Amino acid sequence: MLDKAFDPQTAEPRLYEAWEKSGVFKPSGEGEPFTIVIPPPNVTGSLHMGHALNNTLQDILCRFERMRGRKVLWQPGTDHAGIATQMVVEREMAKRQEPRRTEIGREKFLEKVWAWKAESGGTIIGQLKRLGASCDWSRERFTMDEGLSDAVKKVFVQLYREGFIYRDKRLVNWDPKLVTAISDLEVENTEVSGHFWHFKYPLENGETYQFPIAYDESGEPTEWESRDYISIATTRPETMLGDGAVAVHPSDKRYAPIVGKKCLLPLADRYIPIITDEYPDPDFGSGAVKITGAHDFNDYKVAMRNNIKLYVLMDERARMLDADYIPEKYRGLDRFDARKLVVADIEERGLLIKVEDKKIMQPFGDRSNVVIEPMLTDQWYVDAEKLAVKAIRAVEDGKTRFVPENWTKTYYQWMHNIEPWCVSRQLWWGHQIPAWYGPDGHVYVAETEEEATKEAIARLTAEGYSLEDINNMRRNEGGEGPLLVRDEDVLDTWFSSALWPFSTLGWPNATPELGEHYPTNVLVTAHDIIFFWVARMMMMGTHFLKEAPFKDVYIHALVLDEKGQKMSKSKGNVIDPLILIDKFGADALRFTLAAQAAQGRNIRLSEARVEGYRNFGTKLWNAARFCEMNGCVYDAVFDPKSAKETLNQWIIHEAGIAASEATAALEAYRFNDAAGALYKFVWNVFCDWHLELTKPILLGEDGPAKAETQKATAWVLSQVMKLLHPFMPFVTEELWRETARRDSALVIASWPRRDEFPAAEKAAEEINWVIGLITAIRSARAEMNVPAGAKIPMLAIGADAAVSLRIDLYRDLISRLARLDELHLAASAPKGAVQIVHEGATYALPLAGIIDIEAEKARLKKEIDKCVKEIDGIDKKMSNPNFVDKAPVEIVEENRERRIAFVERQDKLSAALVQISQD
RNA sequence: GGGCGCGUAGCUCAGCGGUAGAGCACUACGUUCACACCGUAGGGGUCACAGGUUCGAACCCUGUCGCGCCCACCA
Repeated sequence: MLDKAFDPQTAEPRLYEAWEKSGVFKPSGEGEPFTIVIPPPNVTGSLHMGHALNNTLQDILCRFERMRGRKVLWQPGTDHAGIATQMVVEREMAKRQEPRRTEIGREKFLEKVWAWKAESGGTIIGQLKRLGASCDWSRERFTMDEGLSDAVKKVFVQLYREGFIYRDKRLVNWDPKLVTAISDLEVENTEVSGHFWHFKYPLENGETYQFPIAYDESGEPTEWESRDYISIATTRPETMLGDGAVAVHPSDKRYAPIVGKKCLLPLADRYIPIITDEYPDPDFGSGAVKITGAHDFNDYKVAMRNNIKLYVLMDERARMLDADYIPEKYRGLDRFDARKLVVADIEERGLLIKVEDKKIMQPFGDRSNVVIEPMLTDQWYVDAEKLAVKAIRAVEDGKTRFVPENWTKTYYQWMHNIEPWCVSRQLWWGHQIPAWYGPDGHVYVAETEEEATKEAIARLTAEGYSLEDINNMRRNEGGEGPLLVRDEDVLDTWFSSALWPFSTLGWPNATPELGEHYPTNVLVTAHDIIFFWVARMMMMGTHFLKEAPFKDVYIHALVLDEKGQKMSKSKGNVIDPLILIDKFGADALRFTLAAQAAQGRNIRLSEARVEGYRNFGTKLWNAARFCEMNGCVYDAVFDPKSAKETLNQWIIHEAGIAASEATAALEAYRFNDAAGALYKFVWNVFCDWHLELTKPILLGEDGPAKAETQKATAWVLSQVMKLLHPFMPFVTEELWRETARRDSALVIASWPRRDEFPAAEKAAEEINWVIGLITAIRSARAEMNVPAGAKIPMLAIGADAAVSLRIDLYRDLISRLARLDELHLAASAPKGAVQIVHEGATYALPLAGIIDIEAEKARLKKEIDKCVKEIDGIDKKMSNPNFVDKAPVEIVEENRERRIAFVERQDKLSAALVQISQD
């Protein structure tokens, strides 16, 4: 006997454990493989709403395909998340007032991170299990596992040898707080209010020129002033100390007289040239731009083009350097303090023209949230432009498809404008770059130090060194220490993530998994990591496996709060999925997310919605209880095609429609449509009508009709459990086991196929007639204020043979559900009766003396008005010759039929109105 | 500056050429033996605006207004 309600708190963990133990999440069977690799959550992470949605959708697909007999592998794992994890551990250390990482050294620090990972890294895995994720946990991977690390090394070395990876000194986005380089993608440009300072740079030797200050209509200058300076403007005054030139546009006549001359760089007291370059916009500011090649990406390009010297101003923490070209007073200052001082000093010298308030775009580190400083450093780069070629082609050729399709454009746009990818990070937690430097400064890239050393020895030997010379270069006496020094940097976390679809399957080894499960079927992710991750997996996959890593990329919504705002800790509007799971169960949360996962739209999550779908689960539970109480026991040998009762044929038919809708929707990643179709069927068809309609039979005497109805109802309920299982795995599994004491789990039951549901159009028509009539009677009763509990008689007026037959067949049903105590045929309606028109027949509720005649007249008039409106609309269409000529015949025919039906209805209603008026 | 998307019932959203829909909220009624996490009935919308295409437009096209998001070097 089922309990009064499903208790997710106790049942969910129990059911999950049973699944996991039985090994049903492992790929099995001979079916066509179906593969998804999980977007690996950060080990530092805990489950947020985005994860909940992302993994619910993946789980729905996996469970769906598993039930369809596919050999499903949902490959799980976590990401080492270099910066994030290192930050977390450092914060913990600080909290415990332990020595800093720089004090304990690299090795000790890494031990601590590993220890932390061992202790806390499993949190999110446990949370995914609570959600019901059917991953094959026996295959769980971590991006810093041995195997995955080998893959990283191999990829790095091979890309280096093929010329796709190189080391270069150039301007890079530098995070002065985290003290590392970061990639373009890790920079967030944010608009902030800043200032625009206008400075005078005096010309060398007191030189002057005529600068136009007024123009006529044709744009010719009419007035000039004599200037002994050039005016520049900047949002970052402190960088002026590193200016190497002032640039103007070659077409800018105003500055033509002084191009090629020099001006004084104030404070630094250096002379810098005035040059021309295409970069300055004559219409912006003064038209003259200070060129600080070492601290601005645009200026860097100008400097490179024009051979302008670069002056590096800051150290790794963005403090002014101790360099001879920087005046002493600024050395050691933080860049923002230096800025204040520079402005003050410029003003003091009378060189400050003006200060404007200005909105400026400022780059911030996405992790550290400090202003990013362009810095000239040595870093490792991936030539993304070259790698992108095949990745772009895979999408162009339709090998990989974005769903919804419009993300294709976003992908192309970024891929076509891709910049070199800076992959080195000055961190400790991550994959240390497999590069070693020799005593001669030469770099050796190899998978092992041994190999690199061999190469170095060969190279040095070729240069004429003897073995003894070489051994003397080793880093300790006796010639036994290491010859090479390893690069200290680690790789960008996304470098290893980029290999995820094949590294997790065992690559570079030719494992059976790799052969079977690569390329994967679909990647499920949100749009915010298309560039970070999807694009890079595409590049690595097409390069190393010669095939794109997935057939489909399904881009799902972002989960926002009720007001449509992004959830963030700082805003305090975060809804914790685990709290919702505690409160309503994982099934409710999952169904909510699926039901709202319409393509191309974000999800606004509200608790009320989750509660609503929890209620849906309860509804299902109670439907099952009803079945149980009424002897509807699942019978494995019941054949739906054998059903003789119209009611049973009908519900099987309807279930078939719902099943094919859900199947088609899931195949098209239309999760909301699938969830909606099932919700509607279960609640509004199965529960509201089928179960109600079966009551007279099930509560009646035993007989073949009752026996068949019990089996058919149990069978439909079983199909429902299967269909809902991908969405609500827990409650359905529990019911599956409880209601039939089955030993085989629902999780591996077979997905309902269309051909299992015999179509029954005639039965559907008949039952829909019954439903329509009951609804019409209820509606009239309610409108006429007949007490809900009162049983009243009803007469079918002048019914034809067909209607009479149906009345006979369904008398009990109609009477019960419409609360009638009598239902028979009559030639005409008695006086003062409420008359109902349904599908061309009239029914009378003889309520003379009880009903309000005026109210009844009003009700009939309202109905007639509706008919008139419909008929007018149709007439308007039909009287348009173009419509009859050009519209498809079916449409015209449909309108003609609808008109006939409405006219008939109107006639009957009018007759009723006439009669009641005369009574 | 470029790209993507959105404006449909009080709220959140489906629908994307042929009879305007759902959930929640709201109103009235209901202790019918599965379920009040329920049932029955009901109210509520010039589908942002203006043009165009079409026999026919919420849906396709163009423009306008409003609102998001992403990318971009204006010092």
